[in-house]
Amino acid sequence: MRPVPIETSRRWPAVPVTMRDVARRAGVSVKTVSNVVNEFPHVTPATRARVLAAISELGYRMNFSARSLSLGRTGMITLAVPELRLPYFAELSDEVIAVAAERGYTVLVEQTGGVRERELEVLTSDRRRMTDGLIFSPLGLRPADARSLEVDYPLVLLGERALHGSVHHVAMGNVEGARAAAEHLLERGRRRIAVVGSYDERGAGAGSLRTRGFTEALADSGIEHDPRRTGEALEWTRTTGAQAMRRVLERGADVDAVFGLNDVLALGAMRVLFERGLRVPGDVAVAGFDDIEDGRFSCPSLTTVQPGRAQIARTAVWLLVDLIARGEPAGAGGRELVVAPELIVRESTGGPDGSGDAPK
Amino acid sequence: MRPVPIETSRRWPAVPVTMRDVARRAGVSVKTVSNVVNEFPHVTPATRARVLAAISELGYRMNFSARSLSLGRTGMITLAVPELRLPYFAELSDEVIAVAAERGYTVLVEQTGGVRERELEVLTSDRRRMTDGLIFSPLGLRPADARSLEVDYPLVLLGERALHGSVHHVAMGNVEGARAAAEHLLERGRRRIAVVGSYDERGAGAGSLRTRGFTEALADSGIEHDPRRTGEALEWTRTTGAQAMRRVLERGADVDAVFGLNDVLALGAMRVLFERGLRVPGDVAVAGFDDIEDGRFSCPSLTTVQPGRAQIARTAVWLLVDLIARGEPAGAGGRELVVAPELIVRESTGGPDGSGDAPK
DNA sequence: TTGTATGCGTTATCAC
DNA sequence: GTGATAACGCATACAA
Repeated sequence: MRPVPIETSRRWPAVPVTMRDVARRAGVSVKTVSNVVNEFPHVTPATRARVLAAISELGYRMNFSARSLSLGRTGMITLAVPELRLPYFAELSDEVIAVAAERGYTVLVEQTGGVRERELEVLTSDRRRMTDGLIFSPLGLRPADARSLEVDYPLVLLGERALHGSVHHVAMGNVEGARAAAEHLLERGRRRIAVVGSYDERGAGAGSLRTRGFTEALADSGIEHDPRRTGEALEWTRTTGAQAMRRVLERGADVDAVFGLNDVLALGAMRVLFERGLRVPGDVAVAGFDDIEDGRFSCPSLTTVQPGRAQIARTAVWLLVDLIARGEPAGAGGRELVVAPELIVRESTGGPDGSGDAPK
Repeated sequence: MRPVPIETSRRWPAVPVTMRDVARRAGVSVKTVSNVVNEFPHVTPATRARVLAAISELGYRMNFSARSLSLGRTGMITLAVPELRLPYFAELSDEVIAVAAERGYTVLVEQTGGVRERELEVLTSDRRRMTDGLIFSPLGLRPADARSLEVDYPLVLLGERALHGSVHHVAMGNVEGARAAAEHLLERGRRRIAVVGSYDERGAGAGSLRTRGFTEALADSGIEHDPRRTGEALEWTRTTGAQAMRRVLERGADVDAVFGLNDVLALGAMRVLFERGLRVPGDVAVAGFDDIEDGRFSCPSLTTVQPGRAQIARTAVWLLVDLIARGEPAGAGGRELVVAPELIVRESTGGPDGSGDAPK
């Protein structure tokens, strides 16, 4: 038997109050307590009241581990993203957590750093088993890793399109979005467009798709992208964006516009243009991708592609919750849900009206 | 007995493989399997190998609910923050999750929106019971709520100083940091300093402390803060910062500097100055608080106070893990650990050398 | 070093 | 409507 607790001590854990204790106190059975707690329909108001009284008197709290063990579900899902400090993933996580809460789920966040090995580990780790399912935004995974995604638990992939095998995923319009941004720059009369950001050729990520959309748009206008105008940045941050922009300029490349493969890259690049005294959009127009909050308040504000982040988050959560409810694993023939992107024109490309540097 | 699994079906859940199955397969007892899995020292290499073989053959994965129930610990902690989309909390969460991972813990993230009711709910909700402890960054709580913090589970409070009762917490130097920022602006010769951001008078948050530090610094220089130069913004975002700045300017207040109670407020204010054609720092110097990533790349870059975020995160996690290990609840006499802030001078106040608008 | 028996707190299956 | 009782899968005394 457990040693008798010393009442005067404030040590923790306080003697746990179980359903049995509540049942004893209320003079009912454990099952009845369970019925009350779980709001089962057929309980007499009288007994119900007695049980509730006992619960509050004893300060009873449900033990989730026991409940999970019995139910076979935890009420938690895992969200795996590269890094929370990247605004896009912070905002995405915000929405995933909010929507999950609406659906009664709590979210456990894992950071992979976008590193392939750690992404593979997330898929198979014991920690993953603590939750009912996984929403996964991969970055380092390659098409060759597709088989690793055929796991035996509910899984929804985020943001990528190329990795799809039989895995459910919510994709964004990377190609279309990038194409729209490029076409917009072309319409503004820009012809010497730099690209900031690069990607692992073996990868299957947003990088290759956005680059393709960009390149195709140029090709449609009979323009060939000059590789000297590509600023390499495998990691997509403000810092690497700035470095990439510097390299392009120091290479002596002639540039009248910049397309950042995402917003932080674009903002990093814009910072360098600012340092060099180049006016945006007067001398160089800038566009990004993601529509993060910063871009709405930067000076000048940043033209970008809104990938439908809120929609992606909501869809992913609903899909996953549905898979969990239906007891369906990944690898059982995955749906692809594509969210349409939207170009948002702001000052960094001349504003909606195409005027010059704004505001004066 | 459990029905024989149909090998051809891919439905989930696949028949769960338990320790018993592994034990049977390896020809050992459950206890031995447990020993191997938990890396107990005294296991014969031979049996160990047999067990590991059985595990991989059967694809055995530990059931965490069962383990948690038996152990009385889950290996998870909860992190409750206002909103992940606010860069400060995104970066903080990033670090908390990373440090927790180092210590073998997984982090469950809750968003309170900074709303008092939801903050109180986080403290007592059933969901909280899913984890071993809580790292809590309150925003809406008031001194009157102090008793709600005396919970019977490990709790570490973040960032606030005023709410301390007997609760462990990791505080930042709000007063000192704000004072340093104000003194810096005064040294730069600014005298008509606006404050952007406000706070609930009944609250006990960073707002009142930072405002106090600011006001004290001015008083020390014989300057009284003109309330017409205060831009109210209860919610601290770029949007509200911009609105507050607009109100101050439209009020006709004469301003040569702005202190944002945090960085996003300052950036929102800076955006408005940009729109009005006011030069920063030429016409108006701007300083913030938090040292978020954006401020390092804004144009101009933002002078700010680095509150020691990484240190705060690390300290909080270590403290909480320690409390969990020692089985110590909140309310048992809390330590206060204060992290020292550091002023970081950038272009928005003239740069380290005090020069004018930079770069040209 | 390894096996056996029991408990962890909840839910589910039945009788009553 | 309500009550006894058997899972749920793992850890841990204690025995061997």
